[in-house]
Amino acid sequence: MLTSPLRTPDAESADAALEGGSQAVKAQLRLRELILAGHLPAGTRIAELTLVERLGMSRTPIRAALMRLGEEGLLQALPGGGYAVRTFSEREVADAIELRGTLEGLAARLAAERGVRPVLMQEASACLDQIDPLLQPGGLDDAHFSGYVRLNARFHSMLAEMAGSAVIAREIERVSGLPFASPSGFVGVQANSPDARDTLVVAQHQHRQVLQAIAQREAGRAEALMREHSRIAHQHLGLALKNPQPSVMPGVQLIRHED
Amino acid sequence: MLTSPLRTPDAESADAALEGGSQAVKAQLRLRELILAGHLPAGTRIAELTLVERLGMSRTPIRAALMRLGEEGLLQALPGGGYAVRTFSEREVADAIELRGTLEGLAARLAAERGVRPVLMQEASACLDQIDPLLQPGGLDDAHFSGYVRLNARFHSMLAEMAGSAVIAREIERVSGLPFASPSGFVGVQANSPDARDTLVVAQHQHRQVLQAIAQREAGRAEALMREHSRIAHQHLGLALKNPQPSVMPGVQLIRHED
DNA sequence: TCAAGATTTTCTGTATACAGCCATTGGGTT
DNA sequence: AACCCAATGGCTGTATACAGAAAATCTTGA
Repeated sequence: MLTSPLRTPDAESADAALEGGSQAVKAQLRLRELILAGHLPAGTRIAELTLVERLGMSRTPIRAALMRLGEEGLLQALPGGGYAVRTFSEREVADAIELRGTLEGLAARLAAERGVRPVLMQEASACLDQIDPLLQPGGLDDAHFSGYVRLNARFHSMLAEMAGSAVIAREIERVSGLPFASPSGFVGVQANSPDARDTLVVAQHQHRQVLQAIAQREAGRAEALMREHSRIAHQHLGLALKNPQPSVMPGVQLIRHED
Repeated sequence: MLTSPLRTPDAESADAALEGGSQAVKAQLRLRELILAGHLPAGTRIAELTLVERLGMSRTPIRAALMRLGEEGLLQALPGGGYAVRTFSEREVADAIELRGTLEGLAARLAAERGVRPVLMQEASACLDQIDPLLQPGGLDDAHFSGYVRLNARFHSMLAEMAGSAVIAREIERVSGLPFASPSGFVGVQANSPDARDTLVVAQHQHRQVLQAIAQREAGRAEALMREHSRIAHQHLGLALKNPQPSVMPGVQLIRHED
């Protein structure tokens, strides 16, 4: 690899944290960070050469990353060529959540109809068991929260797997890529709310019910439960819009309020 | 643009047919054709240089096309780098159809809940009216069939639009990109079947009922109807697997029978 | 004859040069 | 002063050179 002499010092250090992947993968990860952190202007074209400076690599991997993020939906392909950071109307965000709920509902239904390997069910159940202690009354600090976010993401990921369909798992993964559509995306917005724990308790109850419905092969119920479960994200969305905190919710600034 | 001296004659002429887009777009379209026609070996890595020869352009637009088709799901990214034509198990194909049905059901439900601009409803209705004469008893030749395919695709596309959500329309478009998941993908497989007309009559009835449900704001019914509608594709899938005709169904050879 | 290692070849990932296009700006005209 | 045209700058799309890695082939030993 030819190391460009144009690399900025901070680009060097940031690379170190992301060691391992190819340049293109690094570019994709760092670009996503930049977008979600709001470090790139929304709406206007982002020049590839500015990214060359910022990321310290040539245009080739950067263009690849731009294309990928364009496909992913975080970037918008401009008519004249190039890409711009995409913004979302409140309605679009709500639609993305609805979309995820529907897809997860489909996954739950198929899992129930087809049956799930016992190991997978046990793993999922164990995952939920790990969440329980985090919800003990009184102990809801930051560490518990990030733990919840991690386990929650894991559970949802396993649920996608339970349908036994690469096509569907892939699609759920895709939709969850949009930060606000992610199952854990909005969890942080009510971290300091007095009702924070209660919401998570309800969510955890729904998790358990879904697992039960799948185990008992109650397909319709499993689907309905996952759809209902996604409505918690809708509630969170409402809270996030009233009181936007980019620190706790990456990507909020991508939501348009006008409309 | 620099015209490479390596261009093969047939690449020249084929380009002429696809005049208009950029090289990358041309590459994407022609590559998709090659894949669906089965002109590329499935499973093994496709070397970029062979595509350079075949398509008569440099590696850059070809790599872009490969990435796009990889995101789309027609190609599979290999661990060691590069891409291979992806094959699908029968189950995956069924899942893709189920997925489309679910998404179209979501679109129909949202359309019913939110209401649709009258112009759009009228357009959709007019589209269905255009299908009717094609289904007259006796007159089901090839021209009628391709007309049906076109109008059917148009109707489904308008339905995606009716939800009023770019996010959802985009996703439906995406899933329909897989040839067997497309609303019109399997229509041809029973063209010569004696029941051909009857199936289309049923489909047309469902089209009308969905539109009516949306107009009357019956969201649940609209959703259920679209899901049911997608089951016709499942029937077609069964037929196609019993009697594979690549000529009438592009991409059948991508379906694995083993499993 | 088969297997394991070394060598060569081929391929992908990356960097960079080039050309056309779009936008913006400056000057000229009405 | 306002508007239109032209020139210029920057930017994207494309082609190509290069290096590292993986695969294929050849060679050598048991």
